[in-house]
Amino acid sequence: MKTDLLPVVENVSCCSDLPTALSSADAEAKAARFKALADPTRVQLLHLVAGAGRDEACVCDLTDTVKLSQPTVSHHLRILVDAGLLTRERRGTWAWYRVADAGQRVLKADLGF
Amino acid sequence: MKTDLLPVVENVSCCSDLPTALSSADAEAKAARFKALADPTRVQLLHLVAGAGRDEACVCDLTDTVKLSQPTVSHHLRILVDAGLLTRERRGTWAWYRVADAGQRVLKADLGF
DNA sequence: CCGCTATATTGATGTTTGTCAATACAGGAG
DNA sequence: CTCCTGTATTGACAAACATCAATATAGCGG
Repeated sequence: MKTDLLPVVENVSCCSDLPTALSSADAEAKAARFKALADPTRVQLLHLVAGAGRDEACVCDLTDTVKLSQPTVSHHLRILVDAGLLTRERRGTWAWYRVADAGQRVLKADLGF
Repeated sequence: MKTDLLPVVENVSCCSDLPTALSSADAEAKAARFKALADPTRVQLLHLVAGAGRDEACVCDLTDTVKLSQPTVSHHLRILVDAGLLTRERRGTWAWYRVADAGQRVLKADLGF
């Protein structure tokens, strides 16, 4: 019989004991929030809408300020709305954007703002 | 002489008055922070290190848990360290990762965590 | 109805990014 | 010194992304 003074304990890993991992759906949802702000233009847009006069801004002024084409700005705004950081409201010909609750939380979170 | 009952006010834009824009360097710096967490794997890694036993984790265990190749995990950890969210310490053969101050702030910021 | 203007969508293109295989580097054991 | 193991870097490739030009849609004024 073999000696078992040093029984093998199935110690596959080296050392650290880790918590249960996030579900991949969970991790993806959280990453999606960050991804929405992982672009300088979108950071700029959130900043601009947050500081706008009546707490809202329309696309034309944002386009002028960020100096990108109108389709590009529209594209970024859509991403911010889809992420729940902005809301869109159509009044007449113009589309007005406001900071949503999740956006306010970002602005207060001391993560660069 | 022309009547100027409705003087033209150089109203180039339509309506909203916006704050001064962020400098592009500023916007890029802020976006870089978010970009570091704009990936499910990196969200997972921050979660795992934050909940690790002695507040630290080594690469081998993280690699086992996230089920990606070791170079890929190393790559993601580097991004998190470069963003100031994790710190790295080499002790012997192993590399130990801990959550840095900026990482703690993210975890408390209610932005998905 | 027809224009006109503001916004959104589509298609194409160059750049960035996540991933792995292969390789290099670092540190402990013999 | 030489091996062996854990970690980091390099190179390559496919997928995702930011951007714009062109086009489509929406809503107002005539």
